[in-house]
Amino acid sequence: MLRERLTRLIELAVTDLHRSERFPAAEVPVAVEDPKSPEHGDFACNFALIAAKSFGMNPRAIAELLQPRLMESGLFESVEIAGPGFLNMRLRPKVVAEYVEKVLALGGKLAQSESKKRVRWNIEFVSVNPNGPITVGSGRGAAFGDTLSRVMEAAGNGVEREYYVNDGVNSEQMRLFAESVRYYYERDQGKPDGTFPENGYRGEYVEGVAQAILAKGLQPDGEPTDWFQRTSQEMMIQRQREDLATFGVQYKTWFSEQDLHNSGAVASALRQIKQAGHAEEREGALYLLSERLGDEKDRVLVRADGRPTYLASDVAYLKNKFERGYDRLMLILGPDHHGYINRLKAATQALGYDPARLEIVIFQIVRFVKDGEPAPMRKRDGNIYELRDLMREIGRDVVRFFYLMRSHDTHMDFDIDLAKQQSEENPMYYAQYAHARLCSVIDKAAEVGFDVPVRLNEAQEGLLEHPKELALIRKILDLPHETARCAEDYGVHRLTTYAVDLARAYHHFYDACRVVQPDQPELTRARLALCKAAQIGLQGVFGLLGISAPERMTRDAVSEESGKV
RNA sequence: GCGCUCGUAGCUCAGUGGAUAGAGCACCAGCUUGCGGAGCUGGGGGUCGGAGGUUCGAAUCCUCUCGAGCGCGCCA
Repeated sequence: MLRERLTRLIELAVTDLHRSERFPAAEVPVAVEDPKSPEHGDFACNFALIAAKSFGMNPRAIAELLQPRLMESGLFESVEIAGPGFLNMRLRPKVVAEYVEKVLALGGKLAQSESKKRVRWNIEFVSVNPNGPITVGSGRGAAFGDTLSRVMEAAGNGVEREYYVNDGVNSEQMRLFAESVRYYYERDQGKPDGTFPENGYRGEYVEGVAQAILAKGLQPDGEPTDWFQRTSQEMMIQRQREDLATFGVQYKTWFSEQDLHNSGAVASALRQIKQAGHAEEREGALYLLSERLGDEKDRVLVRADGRPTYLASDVAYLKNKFERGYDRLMLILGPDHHGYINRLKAATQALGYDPARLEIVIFQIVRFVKDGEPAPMRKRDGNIYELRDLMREIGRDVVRFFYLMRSHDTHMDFDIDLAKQQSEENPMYYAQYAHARLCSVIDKAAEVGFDVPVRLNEAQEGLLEHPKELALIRKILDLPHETARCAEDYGVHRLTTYAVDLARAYHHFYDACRVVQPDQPELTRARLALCKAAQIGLQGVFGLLGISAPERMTRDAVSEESGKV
């Protein structure tokens, strides 16, 4: 908004100077940034420094030509040339205050940004095997994938979230899982003579599946292992859906791997890449010739015994997704999957698609710390640390916020004690408190007869001139810019920083500027409008993060709304 | 051995080639006859792992090196 307006203004001035030949013809991008210190004004531009080389000019000379052009616009109180050639811009308060009304008019659309072109994305994330629950490890991918999806939508793209269900009947792991459930089932039925499968699955949830089968009175029919595999898998998927829904993640599609086999899609995809000369038989097995497409080596697609590998379904799945008409596919994978990037890119190419249309994002490992010690993901009793346990302990909002505080690219420590015991001091509450506080101010105003105005007249806008008021407005206006940046580089963790910064700007404003003052009705109205604008900003960023915007906060209990399970 | 990621304050981490490298937590000292004190103000704290290089300018880019995590299967 404001930032983009200033960028365009400077670009115009530059073009103008090109045309009058006072600048040489050279393309240099214009960027408007936040100055380090408030003494440097509201916005700064380093164009003169960047352009100095390609213009063959002294940076200060460039700045001196731009400075009067900018002043002509009437937007600035001052434009100063500082240091080696920075342009430090201080806006007239009224120029900033006028944006309050624009924010009110935008409402929930504030977070949206104008994208250059609309891209239809398919974003796949979490997709854990249906032989276990959603763990706290996958939780990071869930929070990241969901918020990135929301950001992509806000940036004007079409987004469909997808979950790949690895339910292939040939999966050895799934059979092992089925055998484990079967063991517990038979044990609970009073047949203790069964043997637990080697390397089988243990843990409460496995026994839970067996108990559920028993409790529902379900009877195995046909080949027992097949039956147990089907039945227990359905139960696990159901449980995964529930947990993800509680976490605030809704998928458009749950895609079954087995469907790819049943429908002949796997066979057809393999035929296609064989015909294209990207696969060949070797020692009885079928290989994808991925090495010459950038992978470290060739990969087996069909084993010598005729069973297709996991990669075979992946190839068919990629083909299926592309044929569904998406412009781009995104795959969000855990840190143990970085070896897949090249082979999946190679597979994409073998299918005849541009590998640039496949975006693979790897998030790094998250370590859980409890009592100052790393908490193992699998406890000594064999139980898995589940996302639902973590939500139960500290609430959905805190879980999401903490996952998202760190860049997906960096290894992170998740301090459970801190998130739980010191929750009053944690940054998410700081941000949510700003919203609750603001709601209470608006309520207080209503009690003495002030409604939040929908529009502001010029006189009211003129009253918004306190530095804390102006700083708050500028911070609110940054939201669409933040969204656009996140959609560009996937750095959605910056949204948590932004939420805290916006909350801080509000707390500072609140501290310096009393809102409800019946003896100054116009000022009260102007500030109420600003409160409303701040609310729009906070709700906007909370919406992207997938956390609630509580109107009230109580110390003792975490509210239902904030996701305490 | 090869590949991917990371290394910034006591801890956890931000940081878009740019001005004096920031925040939260922890620690210390203050602020309430006012809209929620889950707030505000101030303070101490740094060899940006190390060494070279590119640049007017490097935490940021390049090379090397040290350290940590993860991955390298006819498993999924």
